[in-house]
This record gives sequence, structure tokens and C-alpha cells, in this order.
Amino acid sequence: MATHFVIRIQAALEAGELSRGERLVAQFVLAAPEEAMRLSLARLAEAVGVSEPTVLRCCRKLGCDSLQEFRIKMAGAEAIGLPATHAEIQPGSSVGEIAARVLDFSVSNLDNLRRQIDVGALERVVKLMAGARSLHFWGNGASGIVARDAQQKFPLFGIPCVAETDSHQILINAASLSSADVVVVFSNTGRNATMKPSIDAARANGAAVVVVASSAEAPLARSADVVLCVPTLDNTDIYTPTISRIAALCIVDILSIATAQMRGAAGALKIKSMKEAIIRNFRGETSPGTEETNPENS
Amino acid sequence: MATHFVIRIQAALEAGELSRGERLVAQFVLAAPEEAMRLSLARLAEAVGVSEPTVLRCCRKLGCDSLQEFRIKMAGAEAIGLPATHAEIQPGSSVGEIAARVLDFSVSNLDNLRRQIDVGALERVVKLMAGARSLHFWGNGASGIVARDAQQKFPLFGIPCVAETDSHQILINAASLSSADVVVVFSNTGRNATMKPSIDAARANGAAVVVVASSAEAPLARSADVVLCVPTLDNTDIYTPTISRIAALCIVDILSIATAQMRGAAGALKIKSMKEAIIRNFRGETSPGTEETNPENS
DNA sequence: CAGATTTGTGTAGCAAAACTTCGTTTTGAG
DNA sequence: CTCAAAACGAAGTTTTGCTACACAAATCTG
Repeated sequence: MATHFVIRIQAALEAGELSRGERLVAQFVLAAPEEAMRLSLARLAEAVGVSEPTVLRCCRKLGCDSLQEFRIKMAGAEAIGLPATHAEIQPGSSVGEIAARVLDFSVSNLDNLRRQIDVGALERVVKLMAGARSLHFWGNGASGIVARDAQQKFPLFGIPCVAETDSHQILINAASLSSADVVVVFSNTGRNATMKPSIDAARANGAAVVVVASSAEAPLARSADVVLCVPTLDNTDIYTPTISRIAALCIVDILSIATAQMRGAAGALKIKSMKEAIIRNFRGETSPGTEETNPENS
Repeated sequence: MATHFVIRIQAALEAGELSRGERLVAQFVLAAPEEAMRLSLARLAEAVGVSEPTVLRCCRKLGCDSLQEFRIKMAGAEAIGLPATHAEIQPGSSVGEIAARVLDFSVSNLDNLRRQIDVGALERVVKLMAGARSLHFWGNGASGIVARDAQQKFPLFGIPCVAETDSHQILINAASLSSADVVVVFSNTGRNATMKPSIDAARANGAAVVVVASSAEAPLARSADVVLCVPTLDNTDIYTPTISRIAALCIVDILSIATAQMRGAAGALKIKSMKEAIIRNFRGETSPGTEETNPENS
């Protein structure tokens, strides 16, 4: 329902939902989207080689009440960019093409995340975090990058935390936890087996464990108190690592802001001063040195 | 020119380019964009409280030939989301609202990067990287995260590299370089003064230095062989750190893919096998263990 | 300050657009 | 081959976008 319009058209084509004439319309639209949304009904029908009612029937089958609605949906899809499935990078592409594809891909994936994000799960995690004494982020590999990023971000909002990216250190960290602590495990695949013992140890100590993974059915999900599913577009195996980091970083941003706000509402921290603190921090105004010496926090 | 349509409208309003009636139209559009792009000319004029020609004149002043064009532009802007300037997170926002804002912000910023990215500079960097014996990524703080990410990504494409995030280690690393090496310095502000001596040392040893910063006029830019400007939207001080990481990570993706491709074209690496290698890697098929034991590379 | 000129706004009309109806053609199962 | 159902298009109806023109307001000029 809330999916990229181009994908919807593609799906309708493949599912055989469309008749011959309607299929011609859909194919034309996919081949020349810019043209399709700017042409008038009569010209579009002529360009496709069908009659006007056929074009309208096609639009209706694609879920648009009117041609206007179709154009609006199409314009939105074009603005976001071709989803990854249609944007594979061909050998021999220029640097400009590669850049366009990577950014189109990133944008459309974040758009996808925006449509599918589970706010309920997010709320449960924020609630846990807001009540925690300290936060612990775990991750290996690229997910380790995300864990470290979280560890850099949360303190800015007044929340002390720890990041561990080494399996042994994670296990040690797990042993030190209590029921006042919350662990966030980043694992894109959700199949990082080395995490399992640490998660179990953490929970045995009473700590709450949140797993951030691309699928709610991942093995690690079963061990968690809350699973935060970060969906990525289908058929994107090659690019998955590219986007999963970015999506996870956005999750970190959301969690940090929301948690800080909830803690602030409880009386400890004012959003206003938090923002000012961040600005000072990133502007380097807190340090007595010149602008040239400010740390690279941003 | 290639800017978010909502920003354009805002700019026209503030610059006083619009007459009284046109201003009413613009304000209505900003207040109710979804309605504005779906209403017919007559109904829109009625809703705003002006005549039809006034609405059309407003559209023309905003750079649209027709009302259709206006609707298409508006739909594109809506699909990408409100740009950061208009999407400040208010205290008391729900988690869902925060998530929507953060993701809208990330999407619109990546869209902005997509519009403004300097392909020429990108090409120069890729050329340097493709000819390098080894790559060295430097960064402190959040930029250190990016450096580490790059260090994880390039080897996947067959390019050995090093990441340093400690100023002292960076200086040591700089002393070890030769003319066959390329350094990429991540510094969002471009004012990380501790980098300066290291950059100078690297260049004294003949290494090429690329600086990735949000502004081409940054102090560090003067010391670099090539500057890669990663623009972020104006008036977004509070969120800048949020987006700069993500934008920089996209740059890393672009550079790694483009560099790998150029190296492959030189005879060393086939894109096809590269892709397969990545899939194997992320699927865990290279390791003899079960799926449960695959490393978290993705 | 009066007149002239520019700028802004709305009314009215028209061509083109979107949409509907209905009859014809095509398709496919028996 | 028969017949029913689905697909399609011609023609007509209604709505829409757009323009020409006239009036009003603001601004400039002598």
C-alpha cells in the first residue's frame, strides 16, 4: 500500500493484473515517466497507441482515482528516484552515473524506511532507554560502526553510554550489567551468532535487550525484549550493506532525540538547552581555543 | 535552480517577489500542500480567496509554466518531505513525529546532495584513488566513524586501506606515506586544526590529500589537493551532525564503487566477480560455518 | 496635487482537457 | 462454432485550465 509507485506498477505488470492495452500504458510509463506525467490524456493515449479510456482504466487499476492522482503519484516517485531494483549500477558507468544511482538508492531506501517504520516498537525502545541508568551498544563489522556512532551521539543528549565492537569485550560487558541497564544490539542480518551468549548473559542479569535488525524473524530477534525492524528494499543484496548502515544511523538519531526528549519531560533536561548545548558543541564555542581548534564532533 | 520547491516558495515569499494575492496563494500552498496540489484551479482560487488568474500568475512567478507543472513540482517536493528548515522538532513531539521528521530531514538532505554534488571533483578523487598503492582515511569524532566505515568498505572492492582516528596516530601515519599513497581527510567543518600538520606532512612526503568537508572555503581545503564538498542545507545547525555523517557515508559508497570500477577497467578486477564477492561476503557463504556464524559485515 | 502610467486583480469566454456512456470488437471456454 | 464475458474505442458531456480584456489600486511625474 505505502510503497514506491514505480514498484507498484512493476508488480501489477508482473502479476498480470493488466489487460493488453493497460500493459502498454504501464510499460510506456515505466519507460518514459517524465513524459507520461506531463502529457495530456489525449497525447498520452496517442503516444501509447491506445484510446483515452484505456489510459484511465490503467490508472484506476494502479490505484489512482483520476489522471491527476496518477500524475501526482508519478511525480512523487520520480522525485524520490528509481528504487534500487531498477537502479543497478552497470559496468562502465561514469562517476556521475554512479553517484546518481547511489544517492537515488539511498533516498528511495530511506523513503521506504519512512513508510514502513514500526512506531510502536520505536516507542517501546524509547521507553526502555528513557528509564535506563546506562546504555550499551553492541555491534560487529559495519554494525560496529553504528554502535560507535550511537555511543558518540547519546552523550550529547546527556545520556551516558558504552559501545563495544569486540565479541570478547561484549561478553565481559554483558556480565557487568544489571536490571537498570539497556543493551542495543545492532545486527543487520540478525544472525550474528556470537552475540547470542552475550544477549543471554545480559538478560540473565536483568538487563533489557533491544535488537536492531533488518528482519523481525531473525534468529537474534527471538532472544530480544524488543526487536526494531529496519526494512530494506527487496532484491538489493548487493547494496544492502550500503543502506543498512545509513538506515541504522537514522534509527540512532530518532532514538537519541526521542529518548532525550522523554528524559527531559521527566524533569531532568530541557530540549532548549540541549539544542543550545549541541550548537555550542558543534560550533566549538565551548572550547576556549579559536574556531580552528574545535574538535570534529560534527 | 535545482533546489527544493518548498524552499523556492519560501524564498519568493521572503524576497517580496510576490504581490498581495500571490502571497496569499503561496502561503496557502505552504500551509496545505497536499490540498493545494489536488484542488482544481477554480477550487484553489476559491480556497485562497483570490481569482483564478492570480493563482496562475503566482505559479508562473514560482517558475512553473502551467498549473500542471506546479502540481508536479509540488508533488515531488512533498514526496521528498519537508526540508530541515521547516521541520524542526518541537518539544512534546511523539516518537512517530520525531521519526518522520528525522527521516524527512535525511531524505531531503540527501536529495539536496544529489542536486549539488560536484561530479568533477568526484572524478578527480576517483582518478587519484584508482592509481594509489594504498588509501588512508583520517577523521576525528563523528568523522572518525566515517573514516572507519571507509576502511571497512574499500577492502571489499579489493583496495587495501588504513583508517586512523587518533590525532597522534594520524601524524605517525602521515610520516610513513609516499607519493604512491592517497589520504582522505574527513572533516565536516573543515576546521579541524589538528589535521593540518598531518596533512602538510603527508604532502611533504608526496602523498595526495583529499579533504571531504561541508564547504569548499574551509581552512583545511587550502591544504588539500582536491576538496570534496558535501553540502548540507542551510539553517540546520542543530541537525548538521546528523546528516553530515550520512552524506559522507554516501560519498564513501560512491568513491568505493567508482574506484573499484576504474581499477577493474584497468584489467585487475571484474565488476561481476566483485559483486559476487560482495554477495558471498554478506551472505556468509565464504566462511565454512553455518549461516548463524557469519560475520556482521552488512 | 492632478494626471499619467504602471501594476495588480477580477470577470467573462473559449478551447482543450478529463471523464462517461455505450456500442463494437476481441477473447476464451465449452 | 457459439456465446458470454471482458476489453476496447468512438462520440458525447462536463469540467478544467487558460487568456483576453476591463477595471481598480498604487506609483510616478510634472
